[in-house]
Amino acid sequence: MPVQTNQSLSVDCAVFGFDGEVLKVLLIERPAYNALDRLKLPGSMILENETLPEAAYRVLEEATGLRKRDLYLKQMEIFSDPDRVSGDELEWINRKHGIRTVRVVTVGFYALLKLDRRTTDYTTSKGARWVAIEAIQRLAMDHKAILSAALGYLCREMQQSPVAFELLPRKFTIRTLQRLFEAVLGIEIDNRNFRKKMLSSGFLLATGEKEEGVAHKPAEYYTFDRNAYRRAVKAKLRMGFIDNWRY
Amino acid sequence: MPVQTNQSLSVDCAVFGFDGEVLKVLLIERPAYNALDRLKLPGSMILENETLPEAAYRVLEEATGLRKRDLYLKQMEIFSDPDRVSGDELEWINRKHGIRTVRVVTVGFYALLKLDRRTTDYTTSKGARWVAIEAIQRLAMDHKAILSAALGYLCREMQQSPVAFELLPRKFTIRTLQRLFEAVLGIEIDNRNFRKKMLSSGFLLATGEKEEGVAHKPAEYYTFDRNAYRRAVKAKLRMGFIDNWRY
DNA sequence: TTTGTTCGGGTATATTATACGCTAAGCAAG
DNA sequence: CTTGCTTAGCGTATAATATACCCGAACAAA
Repeated sequence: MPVQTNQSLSVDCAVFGFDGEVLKVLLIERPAYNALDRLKLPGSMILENETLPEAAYRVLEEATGLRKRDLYLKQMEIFSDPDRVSGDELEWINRKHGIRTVRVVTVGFYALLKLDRRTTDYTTSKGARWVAIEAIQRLAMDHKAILSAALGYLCREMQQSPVAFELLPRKFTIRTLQRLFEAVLGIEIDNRNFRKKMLSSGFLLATGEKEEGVAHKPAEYYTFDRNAYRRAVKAKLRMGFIDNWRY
Repeated sequence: MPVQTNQSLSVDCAVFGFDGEVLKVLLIERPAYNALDRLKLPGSMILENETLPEAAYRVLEEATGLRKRDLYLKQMEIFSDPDRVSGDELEWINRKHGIRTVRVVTVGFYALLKLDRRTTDYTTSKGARWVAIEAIQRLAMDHKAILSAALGYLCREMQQSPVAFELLPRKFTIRTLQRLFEAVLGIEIDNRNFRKKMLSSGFLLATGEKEEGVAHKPAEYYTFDRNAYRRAVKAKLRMGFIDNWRY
């Protein structure tokens, strides 16, 4: 079996956002397609002289209007099943780009961003939709598998680094932070212990501002102190990691 | 800038082994090359109808004689700098395979295996060498960067799942296990606490056998109880993860 | 004023991390 | 055979942390 060279490389991005209640993902609608294959993840072939992360950032800027500094982007795995794109979908791609590729290997990325008014408006104006994770049935090609993988990565990474804050606005309440953890990890957390834990970490800065117009005791807004976090990380490498083993 | 299709995909594997003292990695020697570029990671272009993991397993079987079930293989990142292979190296590849590729994107894998007599003999008979991590100066192309990334992954993964046992023979002493952790993580660990921690995890099974011919009190051999591990994992998802955040 | 909500300070207890003392068991050197 | 060196493996003490849960405070809505 010969070495293969007439193949294409693409990137596909699972873009996550959090609206304060549920986790959402950005999907592109292809009007020409029937309901089953209509929705896909934002993605693109790579261009000449472009690395994969560059391609991913390009896709994300097109879809959201956000530039590199406003996005958290991570490479995850590569999807290389020789038949992952074939038949109609392969023809679609070849026609669209005027090429004759026989195989498309894709690299999955996941991205986190702060869902605000402007971002939402931009994406909808581009024909993209924010869909709650729970509501997603089926996606084009193997994009459902890519999304599942991304969710797994997000889950794991939220337990290992403070990426949660990439999904929250600059100022947030501890309740919102907790909701985010509960939504992503699918667990319930005691609010008092969560607060204690978060505050004792020393990474949260009280702003002095409070919620307004809420039907309960207003909560204080906090910001994430990235520098304090970095300082703290250096200090510790504990044996406790054995407790966190997963397969 | 047009979409690119005349490119190649390859896999490169950082294969780790542990001899009881130091961490080693498997390197291929290219006799025709001068000292600086002589050593490289085992790797290959992908073939038609082959996924990337399949390609990696093929490379590993060629290099070590070990089959899938005796290897621990994990995909890590993708190296896609447009110029990561160029000039002489690109010509070398084109000549070798009779192709005309303009760009080689590679997927880095890392593999763990149990270093024993047979494996060592096989690899050396194939012109490959096990080199201590500490002793590696420079590798061909960007393979040093790939190796560094692999080491990072190994470090992180050893703190999150019991992959350490993939590097040890079926029966091992707790001291050896500790040495492995110390070698990979670059830290010193108190032997009494390490033992306590490991045994209390319930994943180690005492075999009843003991070391022989050692110049100190002989240690007992243990095996890793994978089933006990799996059972334990399900039980817990603690909030402690916040302590383990890294960037 | 009452009700429903979340905030956020607190306590009490079990679990775990970490430091370190000490004896046992082997080999080697004198 | 004794002394020394090394690692095994048991133990204890203390600090740190997780976890469960109490309860008054603060707001809006009814």
